[in-house]
Amino acid sequence: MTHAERADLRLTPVRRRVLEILLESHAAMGAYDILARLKADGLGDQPPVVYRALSYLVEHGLAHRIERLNAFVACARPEDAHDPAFMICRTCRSVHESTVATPLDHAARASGFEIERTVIEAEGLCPACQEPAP
Amino acid sequence: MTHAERADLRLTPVRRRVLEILLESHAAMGAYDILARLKADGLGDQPPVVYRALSYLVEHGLAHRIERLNAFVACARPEDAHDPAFMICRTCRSVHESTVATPLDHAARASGFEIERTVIEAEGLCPACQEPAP
DNA sequence: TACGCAGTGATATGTTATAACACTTCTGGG
DNA sequence: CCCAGAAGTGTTATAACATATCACTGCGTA
Repeated sequence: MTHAERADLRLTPVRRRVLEILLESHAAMGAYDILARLKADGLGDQPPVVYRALSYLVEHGLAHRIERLNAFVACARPEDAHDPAFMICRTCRSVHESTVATPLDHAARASGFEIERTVIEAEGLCPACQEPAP
Repeated sequence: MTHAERADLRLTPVRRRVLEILLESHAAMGAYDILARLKADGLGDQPPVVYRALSYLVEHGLAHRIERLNAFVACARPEDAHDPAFMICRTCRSVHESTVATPLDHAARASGFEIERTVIEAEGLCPACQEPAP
């Protein structure tokens, strides 16, 4: 069963539209960029509207927050729970999602730290942006 | 040679004081928290003062930025260049610095992405904060 | 002296995020 | 049907984080 099919998933108009906007963009979008789109659709024009929708989508695995950019992307594989890792192009803000074993397990066990979540974000240049600048 | 001994390291009063403040805190501090301390010392009271100092310290490996918290910590091992990884306590904001091989090399090579920097930040509970809440 | 550079001071503004409260809508139980 | 509680939304205000820009200073050096 995919996340989107779960009976307890309440995809209200605002949440659905935010998810669509993210899916259309193929890159990380800031909350206020999304809000501008939402406003154009008459679906809300104040920050809490978009932040609430984004929180919901992130909690339910349909979107991810990119800490490095203070921005959001649609999840590339909503069908399974996973610990995502990202490669972020610093030029075009495109985001490639990948999966990786959490690399801090050993250090955490050694120190008694209890890990709940791990953020892994690589920054660099995507293939398209490696062209020599004119 | 440690970073602090490098001849080209210009540790001006503002920069030195910011570093001291970070070293005293043992936890991540927001730029405006640091700025408040700086102001109390008569060393500057506008945001650019502290952001400039922090940029310098981060560039020169004496401090790190914690993306997850939009905050900063002193580097635990300024003696060598390294790709840091962090374990961040969500309760007390304490930060434990560790080192880890960048886990996305394989995926990056496979896709042609050129990684310049990798952020690894685990969030959870430090040993002290795992006590049962009263 | 004149110049350039790094650092600093100061003002203003841009960007991201949340607190707080009122109101509505949905849902299940009597 | 009616109610109560939970979930969602609308709205205002503000907190928190970050940068652009320009002026000025001190210092080393050509």
